[in-house]
Amino acid sequence: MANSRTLSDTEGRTWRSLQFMQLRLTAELGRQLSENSELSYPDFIVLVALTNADGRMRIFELANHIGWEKSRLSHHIGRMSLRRLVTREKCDSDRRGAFVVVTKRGRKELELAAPGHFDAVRRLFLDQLTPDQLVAIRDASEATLERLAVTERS
Amino acid sequence: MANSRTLSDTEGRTWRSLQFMQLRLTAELGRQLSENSELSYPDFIVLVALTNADGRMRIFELANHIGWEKSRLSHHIGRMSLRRLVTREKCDSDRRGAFVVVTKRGRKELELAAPGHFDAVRRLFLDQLTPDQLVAIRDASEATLERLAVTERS
DNA sequence: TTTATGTAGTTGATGTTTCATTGATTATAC
DNA sequence: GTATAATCAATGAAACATCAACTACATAAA
Repeated sequence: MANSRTLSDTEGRTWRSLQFMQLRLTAELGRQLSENSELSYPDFIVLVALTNADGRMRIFELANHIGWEKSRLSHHIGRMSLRRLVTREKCDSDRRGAFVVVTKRGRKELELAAPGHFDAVRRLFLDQLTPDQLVAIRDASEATLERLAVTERS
Repeated sequence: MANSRTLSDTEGRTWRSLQFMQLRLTAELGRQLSENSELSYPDFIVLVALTNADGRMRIFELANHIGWEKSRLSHHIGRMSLRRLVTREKCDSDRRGAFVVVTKRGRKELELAAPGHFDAVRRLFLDQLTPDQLVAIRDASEATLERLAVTERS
């Protein structure tokens, strides 16, 4: 076994359904957000992270927290700034650095968008699953993240 | 409970780690493909689906199979055609339609890329997980897909 | 201190994905 | 049989993401 040309039936089915689910679910959540708010899914991710940190964060910390490359975040902050959802601020203690800060408008849009989004996450995902499945998914995700971290360090 | 402003701790941790894992894993698999072959991850997905179907498929069927919007696929096929990985062909039985067909070059690139990719999927993901976790993930994904399908029909 | 190395963040170019619209054809309803 | 609706696919514009290069500052070593 372990034919490296393909995956086995079981492996393949699991892998494929996870990928497919992720693709569809993310698409649906993005669509749901766009229909019911001014925020895209990426906007939403940024704003949630920021408001969970008192509304301001160093850019590199935010990037690490949400798993984005710094360039992607920088560009996205640029676009969000134009729409007055966030602003940039200088950092005194490290003059290379900068903060992103949620604006009043950013908070408001997030508050309008959040209930619908989290309801959709429950309705489409969480509510479908047994407690065992939830635990399995969490453990599996964390194990994979640990594996990825090891890979990156070497 | 069921506060719709946010997710509970357990819910949130599960949801967040799954999202984060997916982001990182996909990024790493994409990087791995780009380093070791001429194919991007999306290229790879298209070519796998095509070669599993005798090398040719109607465009809308391919889109459904891999879960892409047809517009995305159309653009992607355009770019892949320029690189001679696939070609388009007319469809006689339905004159609105078209086929995508893998070229010889497309098959060759896929054969070169596949072993490294599937090895990485095993090494980074499948091999980390217990059989129970694999089953749970598969069942959960399929349940969510079913839920999504219901949502779309209504 | 000078020099080297690393880190934070931005930028521009390029590549990709989404969204809304359109043309062409096929399927359904009247 | 014609009008109506639905489907297949392509397109252009805009939003988004990636990559390589670069500035500016910080840290460590010589």
